[in-house]
Amino acid sequence: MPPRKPSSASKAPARTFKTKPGKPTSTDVAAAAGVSRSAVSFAFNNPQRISTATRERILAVAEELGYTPNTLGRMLQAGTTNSIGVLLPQGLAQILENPYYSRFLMGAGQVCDREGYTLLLTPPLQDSVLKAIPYAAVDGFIVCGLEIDRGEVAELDRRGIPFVLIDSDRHEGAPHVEVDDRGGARDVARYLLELGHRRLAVLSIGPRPAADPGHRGPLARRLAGITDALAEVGLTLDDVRVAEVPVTRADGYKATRELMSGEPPSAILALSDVLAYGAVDALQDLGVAVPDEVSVTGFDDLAESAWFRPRLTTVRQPIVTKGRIAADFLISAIRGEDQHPHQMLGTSLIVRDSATNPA
Amino acid sequence: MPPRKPSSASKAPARTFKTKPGKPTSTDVAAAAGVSRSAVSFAFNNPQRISTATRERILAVAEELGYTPNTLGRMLQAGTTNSIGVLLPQGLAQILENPYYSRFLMGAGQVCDREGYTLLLTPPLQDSVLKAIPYAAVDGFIVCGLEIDRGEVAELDRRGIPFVLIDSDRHEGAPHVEVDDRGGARDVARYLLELGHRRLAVLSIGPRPAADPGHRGPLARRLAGITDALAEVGLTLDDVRVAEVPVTRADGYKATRELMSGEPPSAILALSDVLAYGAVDALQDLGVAVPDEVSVTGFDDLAESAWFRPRLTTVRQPIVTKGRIAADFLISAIRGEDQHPHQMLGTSLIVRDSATNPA
DNA sequence: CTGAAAGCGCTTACAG
DNA sequence: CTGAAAGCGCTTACAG
Repeated sequence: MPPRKPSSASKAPARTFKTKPGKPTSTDVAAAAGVSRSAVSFAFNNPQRISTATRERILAVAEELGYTPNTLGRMLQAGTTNSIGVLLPQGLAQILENPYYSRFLMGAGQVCDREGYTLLLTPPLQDSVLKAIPYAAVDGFIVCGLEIDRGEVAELDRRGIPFVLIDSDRHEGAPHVEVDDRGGARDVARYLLELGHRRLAVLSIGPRPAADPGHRGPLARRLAGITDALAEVGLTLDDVRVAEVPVTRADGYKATRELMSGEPPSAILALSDVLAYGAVDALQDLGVAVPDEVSVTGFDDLAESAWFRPRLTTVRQPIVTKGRIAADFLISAIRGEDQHPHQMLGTSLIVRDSATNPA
Repeated sequence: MPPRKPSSASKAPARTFKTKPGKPTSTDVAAAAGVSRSAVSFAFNNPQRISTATRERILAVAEELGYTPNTLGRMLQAGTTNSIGVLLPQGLAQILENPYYSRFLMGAGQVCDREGYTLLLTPPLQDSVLKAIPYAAVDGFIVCGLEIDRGEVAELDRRGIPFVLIDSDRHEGAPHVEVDDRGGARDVARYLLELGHRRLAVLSIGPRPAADPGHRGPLARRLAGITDALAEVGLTLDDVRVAEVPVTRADGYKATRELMSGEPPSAILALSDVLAYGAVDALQDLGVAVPDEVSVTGFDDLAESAWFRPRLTTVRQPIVTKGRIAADFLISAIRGEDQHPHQMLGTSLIVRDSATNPA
């Protein structure tokens, strides 16, 4: 007998005698059903391309072997993951503790639901947003809170992966959705100043990176808005105290206690509702009446701010809408429909009960 | 001149003359740097295996071409994604609107942060949890709220993908973390009964699937707990009104208004805090005093329940801990360390201000 | 209606 | 120190 072609002769048995099959592959099913791998693929994805009988047989064998097409193999071949990544500025625990992000993700989630995408939450890897990028198998990214760009935008560009920027510094030509942070902050600062407050304290979000020359993110814009309002009454940012605080209720609390231990302000302007809650907690614990002795304002207008006591005076930004538009933009970019969309969203001052005239 | 081997001769030029390179691959870099693809790979992942000079050259060429190793190709080869999937029972919008899930995800997120995993939120595809499974590129799943198994567990098993069950019906041999739902519900029902309430209404979570014989999930356990308590005073579940409501504040509101339009209960036992908030909203709008005219209790003890007015009497379950343990179990399973862990978590009755003796 | 081949990009033994 | 080959699993033109 002539020897069979060595390549096939040496390989087939090796496969056949595998002890533990591990996960069966399409090759295994093809062998067991006596068909080619293409036939197996067709049985799953393109039924009309093979006869019903063949298909049934293949499916039966697959069932018996416990075969199921490998997700990664499929994605590599398709070049698509049906997943949207959210590139986050902090760890998952911090993000998910923050109601702001829940709202934002909810907006993005609405779009994912509609379009059949999954949502990959991608926190920094070893404290680096940049390092996290190569480990996310996604069709595109929503990039959040990139106050300062450490090469993320360039990396995304060179990967040719679509992205949209949120709560970030602007980049020419990059899709983004912005909020009128400057206008919102100006409005609330002006409101407080018109009420007669002059001893203002600002609870800002931080800590900001040490060397930060080109800083032009939302935070900088809010501070600029406050500066605008101060200028109208002949003051500058140097005339107010600014504390930089991580965005948690507990940190707002702590910072406020420190603030009150010095010369107490007549009003605290927090750059986030969550921080404002903490400020009110601290003032209440100190026996300081809000707003009668000290006024407090927030930024965001989270749902709970209307239920909070005193009901929080704050700046509303359309968080859910922002998430929805970001996801919509991203999907357009993924589909190649619209390459550089941007949108500016307005804010509005919501006057409730937590601020009044100074005592 | 002898012709070069046809295979290489016919291919190399084709690659070389590509007009738009698309994303460059390792092959492109290898060609441009005059090395093999392995060398390119080594330059990125195994620097010590090649000379410094070669490495630098490769990296320079890669930089120039804008090459970056493809994530999916890498994952397929590595057989690992560094991602944990959360298989969800509802759309992303609903999930992220629910503070319960935010807390749960926060717990899971703590573990992801520590272990360097991303978190893939996987909602049902075309209303099917089962259909969503093949589209998630993950190392394992946390399966949530699988009140009734429609083949998901079998599918996960056949895929050989690790998973842990949460808020779900039990499955022999499957890792899971449970909460003592029955005990918790019994406690709060007993509390209400001891207060003297007999006209009870239950705001349950639903709608439950029509045909549901083998139903033994957390909901069934909570109902069983209520039944236990009722039995102690000679009542059955038929003696109370049970409304099945989707878990949103608005739905709790609506259901309560309907409840009150009939013969009003003296106490409303909600199987979720969110539903309890909605109930209180409705009662307040109807001018019914809580708890003086109608008592209301919740289940979960979300953070906001302590801030809610009246402060909510409820059953505490350790949500963040549940998320953390689920993720820990999953990662153990992924690493093959512990194959079938389970854990039962206790509940406790938190007595606050929203329930009192019947009028 | 079906199969052999090429290809999606990558990495890792295995030889030299 | 480096390269040719095999393989991670899959799918889709292209021939028959």
